[in-house]
Amino acid sequence: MTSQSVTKLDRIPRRRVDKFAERRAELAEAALQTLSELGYARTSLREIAQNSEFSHGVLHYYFTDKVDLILCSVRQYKARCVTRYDQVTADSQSYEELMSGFVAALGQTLRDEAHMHRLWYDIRAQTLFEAAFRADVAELDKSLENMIWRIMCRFVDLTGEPQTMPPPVIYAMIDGLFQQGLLKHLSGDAQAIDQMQTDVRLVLAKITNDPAGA
Amino acid sequence: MTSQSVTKLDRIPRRRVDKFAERRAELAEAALQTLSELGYARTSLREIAQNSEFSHGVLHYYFTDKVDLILCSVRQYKARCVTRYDQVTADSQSYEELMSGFVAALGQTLRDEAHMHRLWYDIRAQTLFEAAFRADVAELDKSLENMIWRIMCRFVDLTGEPQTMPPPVIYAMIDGLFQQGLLKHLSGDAQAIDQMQTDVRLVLAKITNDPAGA
DNA sequence: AGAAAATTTTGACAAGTGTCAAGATTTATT
DNA sequence: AATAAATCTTGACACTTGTCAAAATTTTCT
Repeated sequence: MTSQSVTKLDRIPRRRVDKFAERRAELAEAALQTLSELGYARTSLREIAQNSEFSHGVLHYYFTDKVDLILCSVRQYKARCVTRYDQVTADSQSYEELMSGFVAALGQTLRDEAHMHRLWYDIRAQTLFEAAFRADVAELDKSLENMIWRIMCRFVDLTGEPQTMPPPVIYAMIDGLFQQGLLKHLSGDAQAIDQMQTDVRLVLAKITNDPAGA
Repeated sequence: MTSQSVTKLDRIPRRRVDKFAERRAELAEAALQTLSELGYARTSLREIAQNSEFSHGVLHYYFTDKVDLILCSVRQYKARCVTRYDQVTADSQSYEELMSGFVAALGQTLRDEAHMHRLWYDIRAQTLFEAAFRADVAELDKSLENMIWRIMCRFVDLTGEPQTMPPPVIYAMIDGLFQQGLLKHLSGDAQAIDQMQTDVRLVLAKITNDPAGA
């Protein structure tokens, strides 16, 4: 936002911008918290403000409107999400290690971040109606697809077997399995996580031409 | 509501019940129309009433509350959905015929019923927050799973190859692909339908050990 | 320290929400 | 045709919503 020239007066406005951006992030965080708890349909600006340390009016000082705030939240959510499995990808030195690591991480996500992920599916469903969210949601979806693809590429590295399916297909399948798992998990199904892990393992084995499987 | 005894006066109350149920169905239809147009978050009872030929007050004569109305709508939607591909299953006499028929039907659904299906995904996302919808949504999801499973069984009939994956996994994958296709389609991607059809074909070929593929 | 700017709170607004009850209207029954 | 029952409309209620502007407060700069 601020220009890179003007050395003399630059430091002051930059502090301003930083602080402004920081508060925006802080409020976006409160919005994420609220949205993940109540869902899009029941989340109001006043409720978001109550999950922050400010009053409701401040939201219009930092955001032009509700859509602006939610988009900011989604982008913030994204930043945390899209590198979630990269450590596993980097660390694994064998097919089984990668498979176990990924499936374990998926299960941990389902267990620990169920509320955040239900928000993601909610927002994505809103996108089917509200065009304002489309660009950001599409970008996030693409980033998640890339994240899954990086894992598949690592499988290729480790097995020597070529890819059998394009990135969007693999992502859609994994995502579908995760979504079903999330629904069952939140509905109180104690086996939902285990089941999801077994399912993903089965599908990936099929896709990667698992040396051990069949 | 009405007792099953009392043969003499039974016919009259039964007419009542029928008429009552008919109007419920009529209003549920208006609700479906509204929900598929606006989404859950922006659908109000007054808006639903305006999509019917009645005033808003009548909704509380036929439904105890908003949740009751929406559940009734979802059940009505289900009845139409769960047999959608059975004709293809019954008619097809070869692997390729079944594959083409199913994929064509999927594409037609995406083209013609995009609005109804976005409502389905919206409601399912609400279920992640609102426990009241869970039982009905789970039942509908199960019915859709069964519908896909019937197709897979027909593949087994035609190829002699055994099933390679359990019903929930196959359903989750197809559903994931359909969902991505719907999002792209509604975002204006003209190739979304073709792409989705290609993708489903690829996955099914892999799953069914397609004699022609590989 | 005092002036200026940035930030936050408060309170209000118009519009919309689900719900309900009283009354008007239609339909059925005797 | 008159009475009773069912159905529908109207209008209201208490409450919530996003938005905004004026005032109070805090921070920053000279």
